[in-house]
Amino acid sequence: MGKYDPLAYPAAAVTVDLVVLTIRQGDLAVLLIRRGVEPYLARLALPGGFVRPDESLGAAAERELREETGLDLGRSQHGRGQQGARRAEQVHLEQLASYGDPGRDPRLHVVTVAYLALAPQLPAPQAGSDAATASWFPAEGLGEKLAFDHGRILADGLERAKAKLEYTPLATAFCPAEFTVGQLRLVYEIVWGTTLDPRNFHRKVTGTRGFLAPTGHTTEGDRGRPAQLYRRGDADVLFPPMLRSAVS
Amino acid sequence: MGKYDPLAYPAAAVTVDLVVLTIRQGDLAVLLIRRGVEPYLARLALPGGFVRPDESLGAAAERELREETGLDLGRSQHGRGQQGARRAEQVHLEQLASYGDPGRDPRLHVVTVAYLALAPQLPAPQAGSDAATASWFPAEGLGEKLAFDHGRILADGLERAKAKLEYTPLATAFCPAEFTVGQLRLVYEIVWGTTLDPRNFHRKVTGTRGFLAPTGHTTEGDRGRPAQLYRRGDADVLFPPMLRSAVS
DNA sequence: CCAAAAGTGTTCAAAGTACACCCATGA
DNA sequence: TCATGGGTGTACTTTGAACACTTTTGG
Repeated sequence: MGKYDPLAYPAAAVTVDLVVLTIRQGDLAVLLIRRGVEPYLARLALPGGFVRPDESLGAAAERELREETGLDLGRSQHGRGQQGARRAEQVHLEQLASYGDPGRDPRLHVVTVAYLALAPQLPAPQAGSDAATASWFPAEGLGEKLAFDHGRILADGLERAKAKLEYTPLATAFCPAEFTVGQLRLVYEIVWGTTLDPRNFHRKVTGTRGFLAPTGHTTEGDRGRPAQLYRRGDADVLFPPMLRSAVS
Repeated sequence: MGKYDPLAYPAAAVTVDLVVLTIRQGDLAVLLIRRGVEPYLARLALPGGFVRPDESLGAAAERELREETGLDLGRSQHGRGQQGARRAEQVHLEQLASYGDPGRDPRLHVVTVAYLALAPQLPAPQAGSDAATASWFPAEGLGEKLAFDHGRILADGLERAKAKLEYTPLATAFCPAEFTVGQLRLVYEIVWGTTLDPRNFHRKVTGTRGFLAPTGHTTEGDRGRPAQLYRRGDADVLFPPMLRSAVS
């Protein structure tokens, strides 16, 4: 940082791309758009867009998330009222990684900062703005169908999500504000693609300090015995962690 | 990615910054440079530099690492011979995170992709190129002495390193190619700032599949009983993981 | 009644913890 | 000889895994 004049140095374009995951119909789903312009016309891609000047990376990711899904994290006010934007405090958004291979965009050198978002089940994406062509697809097995290097980014996002279920209470981000132990177990089973013993799972999550906070409410009207409803607790890491069984 | 003309869109400058950690004199140390230009003239900062056009992020990080430390990962050939560059296959380099708050550089919008490097004990940084002013500092307790947002980046790097010692064989990156169980234990103790029971540590690391590969060699000339020498094994994750005891 | 999901108890195996003890070298 | 670090054995505790069993609802 002394050899080059920064103001003269060839700059790159910076974008954010979102890996938005949710659970729909018993399956892990990712939000994709059908591209309407070259390159990769008509191919599926992760939603995303350019980072504006005077906008932080996180703010850009929040803005794209709002534009694509109507979800508002409720943290930052950008001056404008949030007409029609649903609040969803429990949506989780974190930075995933950055990708900047030359040639990943044939037009110019684009460095993209990928973000991972986990959300409870959402209605079909709202029409309007960029989201008109966005919809949900099964997250696994998309192979190389995605534009740019988005297949790689999606794979990294899935891996991150699977890993963080082990040692953080992140699975709750896929659940509504109040949820049962059974719903939570389903999240683990779907994301990990395994089955878990309901009895041991129950004991484990209710016994891990800070994972769950009882609400005192119970479900009613389902079949089977009514279940306790919980909210997410205040822990950021789980100890001891949940385990994807040693022998996979 | 349809609302803006990418070729016209205001671009940002992209840099890589390195958090290079090693162990020196029983302490965790980070490589810092004394800035010779404004802004933050004469302040300490992480080494780094601009990503060149047609260069991937990882390649830029490797290049900066080579320029600052003389270490060559030996993976990528950039056409030029590596005159004088020491090979160090066991140096570890991974992407850490990206930082792009507006105003983090007062000159223009700079997005930096931080990388984390772990290296065995190195001689004092070699003179030449950018590294003339680079030297090692104790990694903890630098507080807000660093330029830009580098204090935050360093903190994130330390946290990543501490966490990855738990579930990966990364501690071996701080050791020479062949090392003893005692040396490895010292790495854990220094990075975590704890003490570990030598007997149980020995049993644990030698019993974890893929962590260590025996060489058949032993140390000699030290005081105490000669120790077996090991190389890093072939596992990428440790199961079961090493534990920073539940009660810190 | 039965089916289904919630939740508890019990038993066994695996892993972590504490620490006594022996081994092989240098001084 | 002692000091020093390497390495093993063993007893105890904690955690996980398997699964029998009870509870509470809907049909």
